[in-house]
Amino acid sequence: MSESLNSRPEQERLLRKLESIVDLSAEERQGLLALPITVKSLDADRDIVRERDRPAECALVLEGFVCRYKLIADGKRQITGFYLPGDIPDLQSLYVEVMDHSLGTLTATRVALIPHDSVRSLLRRHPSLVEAFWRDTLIDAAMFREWMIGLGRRDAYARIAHLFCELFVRHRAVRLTNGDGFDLHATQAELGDALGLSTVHVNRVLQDLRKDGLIALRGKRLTILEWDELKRAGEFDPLYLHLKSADLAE
Amino acid sequence: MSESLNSRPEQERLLRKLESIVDLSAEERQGLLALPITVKSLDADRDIVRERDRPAECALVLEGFVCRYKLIADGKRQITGFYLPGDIPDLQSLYVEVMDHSLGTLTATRVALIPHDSVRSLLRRHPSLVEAFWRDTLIDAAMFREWMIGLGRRDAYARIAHLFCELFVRHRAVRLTNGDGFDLHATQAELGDALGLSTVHVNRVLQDLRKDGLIALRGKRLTILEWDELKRAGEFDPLYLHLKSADLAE
DNA sequence: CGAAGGCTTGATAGACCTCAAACACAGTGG
DNA sequence: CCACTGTGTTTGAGGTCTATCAAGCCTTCG
Repeated sequence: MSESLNSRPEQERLLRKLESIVDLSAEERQGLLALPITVKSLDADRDIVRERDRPAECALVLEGFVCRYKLIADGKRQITGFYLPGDIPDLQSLYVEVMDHSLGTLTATRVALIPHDSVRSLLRRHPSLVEAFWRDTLIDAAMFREWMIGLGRRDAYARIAHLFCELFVRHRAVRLTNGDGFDLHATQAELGDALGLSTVHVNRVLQDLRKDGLIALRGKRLTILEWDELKRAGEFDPLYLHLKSADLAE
Repeated sequence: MSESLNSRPEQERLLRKLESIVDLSAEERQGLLALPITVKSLDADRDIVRERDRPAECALVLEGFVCRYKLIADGKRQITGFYLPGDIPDLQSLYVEVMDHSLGTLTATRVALIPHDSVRSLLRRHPSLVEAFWRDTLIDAAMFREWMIGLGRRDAYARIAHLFCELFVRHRAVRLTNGDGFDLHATQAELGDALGLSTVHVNRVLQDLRKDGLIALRGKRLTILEWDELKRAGEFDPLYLHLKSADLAE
């Protein structure tokens, strides 16, 4: 289930992601490639870390689809973020010891575990990398804020449209789209948990989006039929993703 | 309107705040106290920075009450955070050049502007301070997540209760409470913008909270009458604020 | 004292929820 | 190869929380 190794292909996922938000020097790239990792495979619907854990390592997503979530009293849950290959969703655990939420897989997933110590020593040796990692957590925060706008002030139609726009752009930034579509690895119940909606309502609004010809959704495959319309419907402005312009090309 | 100086009382607000979330060494404290600042006074309802600005300095709140917000198409706005004296709400501008939202004052406010260059050079001279500042932005993100839970999954009653709990604990951490109350410098409309509710509904639920004897609210003065009940109503668990235990004392 | 902003109240409407059941589809096992 | 099961999707029918609209009221302040 777990193999220890130091193979570059794994770390390259991280490079691709980081290079979508910052420029990396040759030495920085070197340092990142040399990070020691332990690869771990998980089934769908497993926790990677749980609320109140004190992890001693970060999880780099290699394959699969991961979410950040929190359960509340009456069994409801709120998903606060989706993460793709290249993301390190618990990078914050480097400087905030206790988890105040959980990370879980939505599909079968491979993660690369990177010891905190290794990251810290990497940052000590390459202080300029602090910028890259810090910036990554700041962009994560920007996504939270943007989701808050949706949860607080947008109706279901706009919320869903916005989420699809965000996911499309993020998938494209790490080369995970094909053409004008990508694989949506979330059930309607999971979309509801992310958008603060019931499964039933997600289903109905999804049908509206299809009826209006903005998207096609067959199985897991989500195709964007009318990008401009979808952007308008979701009031989507990718500024908050702070991608390097090359990765924003439309 | 603007005076340049280097007087310690101003920076001490920052120390008090940072020391509620990290331990600082003597040298770190020295470095922080030496930060050059420009004090600026603003009336209520003024912007400190606006969406799409590229600030070259950070704003440390000295006095007053500040919010982070974003406007959307139909004139609605969502407030994504409240900030108190000691907070640096736009610290993220250090590593994310373009503002994707605005910061505005809710009351007359004094801020200390700190040039990015000064902060960067301070961090270069005291790399250990990276932890303090980074951690501050991470806790900001944790607050966004917690607000998302409310917006997505809690009803109005719980949302308001939760917000009051958070504000109380944060005010107390920087010694801004008196007894079991503090000054709530937000109108009901502003609370609504933060909680994703209409002004009318905020008003009604506020009356419920009073009728149930959880709080008293006369003018700006908010008094918490039943802390345990209020916490329960808002499902408030201060873990996400990641305060040092001393500042959590209940 | 008048104006302005904020608070409060009433009435109506709508977006979204809950409950409940049927349907679709993929994987399992005999 | 075909029932069988489980998960996910879809549909229908109420019900409720919260929004909107529209006034009236109160307090502060010039």
